[in-house]
Amino acid sequence: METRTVGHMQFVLDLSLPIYEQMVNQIQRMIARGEVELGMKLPSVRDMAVQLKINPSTVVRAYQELEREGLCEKRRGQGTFITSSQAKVEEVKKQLAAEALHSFIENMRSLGITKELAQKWLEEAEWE
Amino acid sequence: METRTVGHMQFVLDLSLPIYEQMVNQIQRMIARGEVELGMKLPSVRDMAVQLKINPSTVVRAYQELEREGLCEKRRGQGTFITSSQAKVEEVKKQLAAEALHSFIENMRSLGITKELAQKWLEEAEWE
Amino acid sequence: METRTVGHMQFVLDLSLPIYEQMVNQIQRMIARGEVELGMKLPSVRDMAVQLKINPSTVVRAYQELEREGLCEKRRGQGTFITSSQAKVEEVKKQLAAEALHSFIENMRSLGITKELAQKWLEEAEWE
Amino acid sequence: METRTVGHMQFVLDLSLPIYEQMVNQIQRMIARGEVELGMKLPSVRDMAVQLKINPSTVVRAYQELEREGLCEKRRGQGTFITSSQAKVEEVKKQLAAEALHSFIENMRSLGITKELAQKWLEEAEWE
DNA sequence: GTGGTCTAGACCACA
DNA sequence: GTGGTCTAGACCACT
Repeated sequence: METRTVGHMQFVLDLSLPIYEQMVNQIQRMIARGEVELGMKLPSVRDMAVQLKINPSTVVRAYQELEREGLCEKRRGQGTFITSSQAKVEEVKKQLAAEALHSFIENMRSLGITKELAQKWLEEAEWE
Repeated sequence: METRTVGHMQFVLDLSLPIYEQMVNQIQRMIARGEVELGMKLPSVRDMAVQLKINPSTVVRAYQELEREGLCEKRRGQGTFITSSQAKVEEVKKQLAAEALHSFIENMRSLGITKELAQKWLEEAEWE
Repeated sequence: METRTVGHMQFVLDLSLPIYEQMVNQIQRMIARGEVELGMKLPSVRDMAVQLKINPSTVVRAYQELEREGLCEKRRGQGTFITSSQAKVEEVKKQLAAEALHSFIENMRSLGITKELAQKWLEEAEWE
Repeated sequence: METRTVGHMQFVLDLSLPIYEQMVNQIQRMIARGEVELGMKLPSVRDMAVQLKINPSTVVRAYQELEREGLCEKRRGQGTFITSSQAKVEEVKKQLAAEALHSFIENMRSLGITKELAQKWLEEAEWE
């Protein structure tokens, strides 16, 4: 579990989980939270790799995933950029939130917990 | 995605996750939901393997994991049994529920979603 | 972990360890502590099995082990008896104690713990 | 009873105990004695298996056990490393020593041996 | 290259 | 019969 900063972006990496996946998740979420500017250039693969002390091919894979989802785009010779489409960002955000909600419900239901109880727990929970 | 029945237990196995992990999850949840009797004998490693069409050592691994958590116990020459301790079951259930809640909150927060919105979505969601 | 009593003998059995071994150990120690009379008849295999709720062949194996060590002897048609030889009892007791001491020392040494420290811990330890 | 050396580590393996267990014990103790550097990379599963002439999955099991205790950590694609936490090492060392002490005392007490006698024997014993 | 999982099949200890 | 261990070898995901 390590925290590293690249440009304005801060990453928390746990080497026991797929690193490229953690990068994808964290970049998705920085975009969703509006923490990074749309259309912005991402650090180069090389910079990212050096500063996160990881293998460049791991960064490549993360960028590819983000591109596949439409959150990023590669421009030959220039680098990888965050999408400029606010609509795309909203779409991904909605989808991630829906997945989280669905998986929460499935988890609770499979444990035999009622909706009412789950709601109560959520209400009582600290959010920050 | 295949559904198979062993005794009174029904399993849904796919290839997206380790089989032993799916077994552990599903057995945990059957116990948590009170679908299987406490103290009951689980199918023998061999029976389980034959009926799920998987390798015996995969079953062994799942049973070991359940034993490590205290949900099962092995009796020499007799087989593997579900714990008789209702308290242990509650403990594990609470823990799994707490994990689900925590991960839901983390997911939502990291997407910049407010507690109020999350609660609204949960309220509106179908539970069954 | 269950406690069961047969005649004057009390056993603590943990079904996750070899039962015959636990029986041997506990009978050896009852004899060493002078808790059972020398020359006494042990419960029959059948009685022992019924009262401990274990398989008769397990009792047979335990009695065989004790016979092999010379702590017990089988008399055809009469049953199994504890040795009458105080010398034999002392011999086994010495051997078990020597083994315990040796294994303690090996354990501590392999952890890099000095004799002085081990002695200090032993001195500080509760005995009862 | 065979002695094999892998890197700076020397193993003594016999057939009286599970191999993975012997490996765990011996690696724990090398770490406790300070014989291996904290944070060091352990030999890869394959190397270890080849040099100890055992099956890779046996090594995997030993490494998993050490990871579960917190003495080792796996880094994706890089290998298995000994923890860098001196505190963790001390914790495990203390626990192993406590277990050894406890089992020694239990053994002696169950034989009806007094604390004074046990102390005398320990004092008289060769440590090296 | 690393570890993770799974299979098939053997042999053993225990009850 | 039960579970426990080990082997040999395959395939996969990750770096």
